[in-house]
Amino acid sequence: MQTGTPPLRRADARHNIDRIIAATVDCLSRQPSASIADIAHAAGVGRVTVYGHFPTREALVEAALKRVLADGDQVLKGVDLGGDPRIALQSLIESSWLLTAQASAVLEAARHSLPPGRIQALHESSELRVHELIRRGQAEGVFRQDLPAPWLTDALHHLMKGAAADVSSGRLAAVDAPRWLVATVLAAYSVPNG
Amino acid sequence: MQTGTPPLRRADARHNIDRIIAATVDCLSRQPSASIADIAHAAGVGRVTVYGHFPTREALVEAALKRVLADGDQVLKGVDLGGDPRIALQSLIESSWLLTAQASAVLEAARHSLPPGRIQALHESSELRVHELIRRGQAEGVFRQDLPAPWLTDALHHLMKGAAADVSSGRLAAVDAPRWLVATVLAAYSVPNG
DNA sequence: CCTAAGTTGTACAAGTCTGTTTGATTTACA
DNA sequence: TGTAAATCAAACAGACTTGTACAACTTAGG
Repeated sequence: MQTGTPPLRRADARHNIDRIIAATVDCLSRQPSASIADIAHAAGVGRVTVYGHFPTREALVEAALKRVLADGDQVLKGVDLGGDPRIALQSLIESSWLLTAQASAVLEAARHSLPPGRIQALHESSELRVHELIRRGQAEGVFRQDLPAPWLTDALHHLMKGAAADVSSGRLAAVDAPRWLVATVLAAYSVPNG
Repeated sequence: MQTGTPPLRRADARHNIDRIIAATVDCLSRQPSASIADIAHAAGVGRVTVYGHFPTREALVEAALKRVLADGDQVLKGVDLGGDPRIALQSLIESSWLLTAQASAVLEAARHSLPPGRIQALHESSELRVHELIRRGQAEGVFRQDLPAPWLTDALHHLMKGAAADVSSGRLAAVDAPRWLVATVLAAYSVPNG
């Protein structure tokens, strides 16, 4: 290995790329059909600048998806998923509900402009940790076993996504969301006492 | 009153209007940005015919929204919401989860092309019955009271909508959906045993 | 300070969507 | 059977979006 080629792009370019991706995540999670012009405006750059860094809309969406999934991975990596599955689930929800909801929104936006295989590949690794926690909880008898783990996973996502939507629309205060989510999900996961 | 003016439209026209509205509900609930051409094709009529009955996209979307909400009302009206709130909730979910999810999808599609007030007005009456059932369940101590009724209502909708999405994407079998929904929601609504 | 990298506005081509018009054709229904 | 109603394909105008090209400008960084 050489000592490394000098950075391929200038500092301001890298900075702008960052802002563009962030703006893309932001815009797409609010409106899946946001135009490049909207995104460029939100990023505070010209529309042509966007095309200077991302040859096509597809590439931009994929970059945004990678970013938001990477952020999710980063957060998940910092959460202790050991110990009591209920405590772990609570930590997981509290630390990632908003980001996960955002990721879901971007993922849905990407579904219309990216090949399905490409999406699934990026999304799967992120999903694995949650799925594993749920299965462990089931194995330990802490979470109900009368419903399959994939459904429990999906239900969790639907609720987080819905809560984020409620916050966006003003029907739910952002400070209440994690608490109610945890209470709802933990109850939904508990073994039926019958 | 006179014996009534003759029907304003010919029989085939009324029939086509019906098919167009049905196709609109169907298309919009699968893709919120479906074009008039898509809808016309799905309805088996020419694009111009659609404009012959609905002057603008807005009018068409509103008609579809009214239709799907009216259908929901019709179904809800046939459900016995008395007795044990848990039984009532189960009946409600089993009989309306798919239609409610469809209505939510159309409602989301409408959100981008209809004034927000117009939507809320049509949507509210339908929502009232469910909300009332939940509050009764809380008052009787059957449903948890540590979470506000509006959130419980929203959570129910999020889960039904999510289940419908899962069925659409093939991650969930349609026959399993109502059973798992009921099990999940009833658990989520149950009073914490701590 | 100088140069190349980066940004910008404008303009363009091609595509899609909405909504309208026209004229020919088919069909309900009296 | 006859007529008004309804449908249809084709073509149009206007708006919007994607992606490309270009020339002028600003700025990073050696």
